[in-house]
Amino acid sequence: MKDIAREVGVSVALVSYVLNNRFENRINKDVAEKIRNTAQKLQYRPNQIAKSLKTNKTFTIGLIVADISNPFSSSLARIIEDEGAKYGYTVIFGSSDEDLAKFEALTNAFINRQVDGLILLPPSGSEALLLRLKAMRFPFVIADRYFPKLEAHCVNVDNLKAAYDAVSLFVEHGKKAVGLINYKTDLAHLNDRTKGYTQALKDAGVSVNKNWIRKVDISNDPPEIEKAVAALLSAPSVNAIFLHRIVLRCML
Amino acid sequence: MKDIAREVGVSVALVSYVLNNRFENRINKDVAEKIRNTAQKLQYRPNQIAKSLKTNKTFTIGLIVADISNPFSSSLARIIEDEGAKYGYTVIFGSSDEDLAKFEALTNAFINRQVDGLILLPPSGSEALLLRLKAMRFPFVIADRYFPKLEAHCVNVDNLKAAYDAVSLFVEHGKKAVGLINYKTDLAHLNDRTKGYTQALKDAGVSVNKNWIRKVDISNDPPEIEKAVAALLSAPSVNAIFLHRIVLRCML
DNA sequence: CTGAAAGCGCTTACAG
DNA sequence: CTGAAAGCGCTTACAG
Repeated sequence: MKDIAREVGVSVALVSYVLNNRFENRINKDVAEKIRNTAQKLQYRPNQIAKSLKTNKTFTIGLIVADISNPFSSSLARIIEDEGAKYGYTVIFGSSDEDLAKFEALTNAFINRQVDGLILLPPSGSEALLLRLKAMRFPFVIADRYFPKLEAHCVNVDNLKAAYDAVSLFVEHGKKAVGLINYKTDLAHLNDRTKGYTQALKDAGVSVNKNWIRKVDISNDPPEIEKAVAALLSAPSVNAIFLHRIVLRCML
Repeated sequence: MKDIAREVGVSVALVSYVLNNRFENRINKDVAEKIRNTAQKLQYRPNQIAKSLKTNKTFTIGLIVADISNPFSSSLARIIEDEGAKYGYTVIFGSSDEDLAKFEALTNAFINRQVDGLILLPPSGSEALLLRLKAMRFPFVIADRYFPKLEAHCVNVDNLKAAYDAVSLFVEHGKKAVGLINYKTDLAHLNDRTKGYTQALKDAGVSVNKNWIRKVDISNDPPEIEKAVAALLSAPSVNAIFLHRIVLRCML
């Protein structure tokens, strides 16, 4: 900008104004034209870093997913990225791998990079951290999950209702002995599925056999689920399984 | 930093020094300790933007792949990201979708964001742009592809040799009438495959029937390839097909 | 219609 | 051992 100003013989301020299309009505057309031309000639590229330092905006948003190798995460990331791009935002990613420490480290790294906001899929145990974020008024929204005691912006699916509907569908089709495979977790959105399942059966007048419910270790996902499926299939009374894991479609 | 300096009663410079662990040997241990403590207390977070403006380093690298929805791109991106993270770098992505204009726009956007360097999978026709990058001494490395007339850092696989070896394997197993499906393109790395294919058959004393070679439109990939496969399969003489497209494994 | 100047939050020669 | 000061490349009240 200094070079342009010198070449055209105006102030840096004026260069800034015309290159940002500000006060267009009260700037001399010819001067503006000349500034634009020399900017072109000198191959001027605005330094976004300097701009950010001044304006306090980086047009960057940080996204922390739970496990990037999960197709759910990657397609989510892709969509958020595309949507952000529409508004001129870059989104930078991180994967917490459901690990609290990693989640915290990523959050801090993103904040230090001055992201304008955070989209978070927080692992269990991260309430305190989120509370701190809230206290410092750092903009964030939670996706996919939620914490019942934490008031925050979030976008979720109604897991309880979804599970309720799925299980009810089984019942309508005469499958009343429905097995459930869920994760051993304290993430509310996952436990909501168990609630929906239980409620649906209850409403259908089916008394749930507790052997029908299998909770598997989330960190050892495919093999554990495979075992659980086998166990349920060999349980004589079960005639349907409610299992919510996209990746496993192929397995069944 | 100003707040810390005021609180401890030292200069901002000193705060900067101790927080960056510089001149450790000649700074008063007690003062350093006190600075670190108040930094902690005040929940100091370094502003990376300001740091970058001064140091001219963002520890960010830009990666432009050809088509992010292609598993090749996404796994590449994942690996580069992980590798970058080891060295404290964030990598930000973009997908050119093999489009020159989009490629140029992304390149500019990344440069304006002051990435420290670029990793590029350039679309055909991008030589001029790359030349400009080179002329302005902007650091970049080309991956996966190359332009014969452009000298630049790049990491590639030897497509010619790979195709040669693959086709030779067919020949060794008695399949001498090998069909080839390749893209209609002027990307050298892809045409190298045709060269390797041709050379392998030539070296085996097989005279290539030109009906064996099918070139399909890259932008209409799956259906076109499907057609080409069908065409080759119905050609009576062909007894093997060299087809280089990971995604299609399932199709055959 | 245009410019001088302060300032964003840091780093870094330089001086003492 | 420590600090005053300049400067990175911008933006933006403010004055004229």
